[in-house]
Amino acid sequence: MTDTCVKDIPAHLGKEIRLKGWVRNIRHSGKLLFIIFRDGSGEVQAVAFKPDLGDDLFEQAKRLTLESSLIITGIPKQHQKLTGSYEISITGIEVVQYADEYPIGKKEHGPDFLLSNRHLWLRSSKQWAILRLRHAVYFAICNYLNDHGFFRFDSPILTPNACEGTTTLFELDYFDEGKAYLSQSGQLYLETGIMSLGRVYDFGPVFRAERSKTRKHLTEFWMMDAEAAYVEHDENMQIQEGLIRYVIRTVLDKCASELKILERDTERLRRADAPFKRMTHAEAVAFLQAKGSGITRHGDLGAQDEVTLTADSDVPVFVERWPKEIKAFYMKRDPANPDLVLGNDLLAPEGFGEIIGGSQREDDHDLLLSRMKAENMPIEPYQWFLDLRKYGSVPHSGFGIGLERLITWMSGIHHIRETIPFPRMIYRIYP
RNA sequence: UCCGGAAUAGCUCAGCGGUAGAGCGGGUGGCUGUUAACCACUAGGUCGGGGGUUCGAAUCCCUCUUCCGGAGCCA
Repeated sequence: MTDTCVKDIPAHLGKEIRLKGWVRNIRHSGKLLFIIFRDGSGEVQAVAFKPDLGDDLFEQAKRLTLESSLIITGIPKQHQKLTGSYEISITGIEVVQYADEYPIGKKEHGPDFLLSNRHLWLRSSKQWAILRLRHAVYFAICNYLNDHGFFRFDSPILTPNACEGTTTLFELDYFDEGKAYLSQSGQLYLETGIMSLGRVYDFGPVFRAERSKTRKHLTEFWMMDAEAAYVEHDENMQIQEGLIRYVIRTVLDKCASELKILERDTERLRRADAPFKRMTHAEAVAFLQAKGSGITRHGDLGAQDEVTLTADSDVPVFVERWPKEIKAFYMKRDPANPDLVLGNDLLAPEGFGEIIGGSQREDDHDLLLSRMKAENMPIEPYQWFLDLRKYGSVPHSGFGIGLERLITWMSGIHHIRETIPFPRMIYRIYP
């Protein structure tokens, strides 16, 4: 007898194996009993026939409840009814624990109930698929960056100041040093890293205390920030495009069964792996105004604008060269037009919205200082950041990816809250 | 923060002025191929809290609480 797991069943057909896992569902009809068994690697139907198993074991098995933990031995064979799938003929059952009445039933539940039971909801097949997709997306991003000369550079989560002045921060007391804040982005710290390592990235939780209440927002989410020395605006966008297209290919290649569970239209994903569209902010505004949007020449894109811009596009859309008033202080001015900055957003198709924000950074000390003063920023806390422009300043660029936004798009699910094990939202911190 | 909506059995919902309902889940029994299995029986409720209108309120009105959807902000 061999210990194995569900995903490796095809290698053991006809030979007795042992599997350790849980009951997803159970049905019985007199002398026959069907257990939908799962073990983390996948799920399989296990069948027990009373005369074969014996009365005692069969009665033990009949008492199994949803999510009971158990170890089964049995012989895997072709499924009697479903071609191409397998089932286990049970030869033995060891109940590890009879589960109490499981709160999550077989019928539909509302989001509030499911989120209150998130610790259990994570076991259901759709959530299982999303968690595995998250794993694939996370490591695809890391692999691509590792292969393109980027070094992991972990920026701090406890910070003395905001990286971007306007948004709201989670504040806490920091011993005798006054207030500290949970990081909104490691970007400014990453800029120090490139002066040592050339190309760097971080990947960790960031925090936004905005009272956002939409399906695209979390108060705690995972962001990958990348930064590269001697990379300018155009090359910055090329890196972003290469990375996203690599993630698409990886997901299609490694997560076929997960995407099927999620009922994702994989053809739409496949078509997104092609050269991305590019337009300037001014072009986007003209296009949107022609479509009836109320956006102004110096305005930011609204939620509907993002949908309109990508509605007819198979591929993600870059919007670049933004009015400086609506973008962060550290973005480099456009040499061709001092009213603009060399920033870009990347909008996912199918209405999934912004997944990347990036820019070339202002590398001139005096221009950066004047931008900070114009925005009434305190200078002293950012002296270290200004120092970077005094000691060997170079042109450099970077971008940040919202991991959960990217997963939402890849998986095609409706709400971002399902893309992270324990979503933190304005009205939810349990469990 | 603003604009909508919702709250009835453990869960998902119906009932919208006249005796509180269904499906799932639970319990008991039946069934040798089930696919959110099925069939029979059964237990389960201060209709979110408070106040009002009415002969009579789950139902109409006010208020509070909680949640959902959207906007803005952003990834």
